[in-house]
Amino acid sequence: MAGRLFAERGFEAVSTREIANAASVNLSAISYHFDNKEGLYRAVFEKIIRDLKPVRRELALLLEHRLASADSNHTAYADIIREFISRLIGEVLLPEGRWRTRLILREIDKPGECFPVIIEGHINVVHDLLVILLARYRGEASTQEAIRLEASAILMSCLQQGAGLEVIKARLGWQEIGPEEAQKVKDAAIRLVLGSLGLPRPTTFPK
Amino acid sequence: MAGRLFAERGFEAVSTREIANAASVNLSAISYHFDNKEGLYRAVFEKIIRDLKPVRRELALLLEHRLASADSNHTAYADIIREFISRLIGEVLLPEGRWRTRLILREIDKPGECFPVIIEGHINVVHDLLVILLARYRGEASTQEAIRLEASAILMSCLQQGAGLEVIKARLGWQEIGPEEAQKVKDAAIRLVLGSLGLPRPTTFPK
DNA sequence: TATGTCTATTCATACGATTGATCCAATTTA
DNA sequence: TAAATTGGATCAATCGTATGAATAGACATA
Repeated sequence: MAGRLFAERGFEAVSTREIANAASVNLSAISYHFDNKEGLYRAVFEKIIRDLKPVRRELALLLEHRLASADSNHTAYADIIREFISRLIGEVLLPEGRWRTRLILREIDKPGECFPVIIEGHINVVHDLLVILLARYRGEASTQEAIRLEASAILMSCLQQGAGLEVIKARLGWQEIGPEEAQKVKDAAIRLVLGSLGLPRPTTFPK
Repeated sequence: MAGRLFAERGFEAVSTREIANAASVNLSAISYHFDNKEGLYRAVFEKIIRDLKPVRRELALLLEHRLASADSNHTAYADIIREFISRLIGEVLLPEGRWRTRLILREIDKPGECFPVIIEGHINVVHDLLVILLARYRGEASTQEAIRLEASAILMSCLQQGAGLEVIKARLGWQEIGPEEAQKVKDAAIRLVLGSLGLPRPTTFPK
């Protein structure tokens, strides 16, 4: 509950009283359980990292299962990347979990004491997987740094896909983003990121 | 000066006293010139829109000059888009002006009373130009909504290119982002966005 | 079962600090 | 002279945090 407030308005803009009210607990519960406001903030990030463990596992299993059988097959690598990106963006755009990505992006935008936590606890894993995938796909020609740089840019691009919804609403004249609009946004996001990888850009996607 | 603080830490996290100190003026000057803190915030956005007028003009002139002569020439359209994106990202990644984009992204992330101001004063213009460009490039096959959606996604992607610098530093082991690192980041950003448009991805860029 | 004890948690209250805003006199600038 | 700027003081509101009493639940003893 506190995480959603932090994600929506930032650490300093949310008061401890508001957090306590939103969670229907007493104000002192914060100091009791987390020492202080910062401790609560830290705990939120630790919980986010725990909650995102299935996502990391899912992506790792994807590579583990399909990387070996796709040995040196260029189009097979492309398929794995497609799946990888689709799942990542699907998670990012999930309405009920979007606040997590939002809070992570806040910490990345202005790194605080939770920045290394989220980097080491989550970003590193996903980034490493993407680097492995990209290195196979690009072949040995590319330097390690170029691959890592592209993987970082792609990963950030995935994480940021939920951040432009208000502009889309404003510029497409959408009042609200219902299920069909959400699907359009998701498709556009996946197409954008896949295209940025130089992959073929399908016009429709399987569920 | 106030804009940089707002961009860095958000509206609520910056106190009026800190703003006055940073600007080396008296606290009362804020109420005198802008009524209150929100008025100052509004004024910052109005100044941003004024400051970005050359950027909008530059992009508009680019279309005006080269769109007519590129009539129905597919690769010529691609060249114009390349130029368009390169200039946009160049502006976004400019160190001394990065705070502007950062503040705009804050307002987009959590729309307040300045959201319509920045949309109508800046975003609309750039988005409209990009829609025109994309419509020519994609041809008549695409629907208007699809074009507008893609243009929104691309525009947001451009604006967000500066937001992942800390992740890149952390994951590439860079201590600081000097001129040569900045060039690498800029190249990667341009390559990413161009790729997401399905354009050929040059490995090097002219200055 | 009944009673007392210990521990963990919740609660209302209060404290000092800081916030945005307001006021007015003094001073500088054009 | 008029406009702009400074300085200091003050205001009510809100902030994060600290404190100690009240409460609840588990457990052991009688």
